[in-house]
Amino acid sequence: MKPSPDASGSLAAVAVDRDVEAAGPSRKASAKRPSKYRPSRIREKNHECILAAAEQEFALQGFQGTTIQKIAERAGLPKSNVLYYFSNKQRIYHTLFEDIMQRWNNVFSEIKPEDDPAEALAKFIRVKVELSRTHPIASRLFATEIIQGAPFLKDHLRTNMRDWVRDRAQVIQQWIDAGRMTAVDPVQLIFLIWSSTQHYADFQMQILMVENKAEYEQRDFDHAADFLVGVILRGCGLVPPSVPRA
Amino acid sequence: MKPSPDASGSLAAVAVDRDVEAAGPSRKASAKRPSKYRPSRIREKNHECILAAAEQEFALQGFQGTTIQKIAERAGLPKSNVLYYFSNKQRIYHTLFEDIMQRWNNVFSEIKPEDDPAEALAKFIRVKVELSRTHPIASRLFATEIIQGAPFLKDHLRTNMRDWVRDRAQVIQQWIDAGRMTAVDPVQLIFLIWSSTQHYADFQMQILMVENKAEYEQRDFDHAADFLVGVILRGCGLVPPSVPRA
DNA sequence: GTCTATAGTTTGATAGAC
DNA sequence: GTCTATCAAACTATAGAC
Repeated sequence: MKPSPDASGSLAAVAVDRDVEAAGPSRKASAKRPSKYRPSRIREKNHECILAAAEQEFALQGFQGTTIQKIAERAGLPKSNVLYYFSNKQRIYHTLFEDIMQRWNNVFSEIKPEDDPAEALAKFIRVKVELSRTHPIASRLFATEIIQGAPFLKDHLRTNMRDWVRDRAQVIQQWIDAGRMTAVDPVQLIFLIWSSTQHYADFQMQILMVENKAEYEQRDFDHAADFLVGVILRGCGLVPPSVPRA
Repeated sequence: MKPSPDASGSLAAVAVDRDVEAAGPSRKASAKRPSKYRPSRIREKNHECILAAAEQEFALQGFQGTTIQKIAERAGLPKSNVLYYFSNKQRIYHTLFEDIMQRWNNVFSEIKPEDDPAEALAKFIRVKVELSRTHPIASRLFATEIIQGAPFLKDHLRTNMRDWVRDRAQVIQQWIDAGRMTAVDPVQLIFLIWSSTQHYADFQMQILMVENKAEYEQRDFDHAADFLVGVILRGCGLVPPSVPRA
């Protein structure tokens, strides 16, 4: 869990240079070889391609259903190269979730008892909807993992995520105790926000088919976020901030 | 889509006698052979076992990730027997969804413009939560299919389910037009109820880990349903029916 | 660093003995 | 109706040529 120096917002780019411990110590030799372009560039690029391809395949077929062959084809590489960068299938899967959970943690800022409940919850909902829009595949990958019983993420759920929920729930409870919002179960409220926002990524196909659309656009996500902020904040006894409605 | 005479509430029992067209016309001969116990009994029982086992496996691993071998092991039958009852893997998968969609249709009654909005929505939420409690595996199987892009259910989504949503949304819109509830997007409201209720089946593992519980019990589902009814009805400007709260 | 060849399993599905 | 034997194909992973 070393902090990696990623300033990129790209999906796969975050995960570069995670599997280099097997490559040996010769890393600073790049300046000594002018004829070759830096090999780490190729390495990074292939890393990216493989992880992006793997994310799609794993999200579509699950862990067991995904073959290294398919990942290689989608990445445009020979199958052997995939196994050169990642020693086996599990390692690819693990690397993906390290990145996803790290990004997840980075996105969600703290909430404090002195914050305005309406503002804080609205921001939480909007950030989650935005995450569904920008990283739908990661969301589906996470969902598949949980549906299948979280064989790889169980530990993370019962440690990091439990603490995360407990902290937020405590703040919400303080808002309730201070009479600043309706008394609702804070943990259930977090579940409600999770489920309703993730739905736009995980069940996108159902939404598209039912709404008879080819793809979900920015304005559709904005509309969904406005709806959710309105209903949930009203459901918590919080006056929603002025929401433009057609 | 022939209506089958099932009065059973069991998961797999609904699907019995779906694959018999390959068995030949000799069905009423049971009375003529007193020495043998009726063969259709064995057939039914094995059908049930295979479908129940397949539901678990497909929900856990997806279509590609599931092997006939695993289904057979869980059903306690040799692999060849599974392929005797169902000619191939796709046929098992299709049969499961025929049953699931049929049960889904049977459970959800119509809503009418003259109904009370609060009562109707509360009932809808509670029925869906109850479905998550009684049929979690079917819910996860459905979720997996949608997440993977609904390769088998796409047609159903864009016909039956689209009509279903359109009808309900129209009624909700009439409630809004009559000033009986807050103006919210009816289709989004249906999505919200779907996602928030299914969450208790699909993401059960996450909920259990976060709440530090071994299993979700009846009272937990009741609590979740109470919470959802409270927040969503309040979010729609409907006074919730008196909900007992600890 | 890249890629071919292949070992060693496991898969979906079939044929046929009982 | 049940089950053993088996096939061709596809899979993960490794060894080693270039």
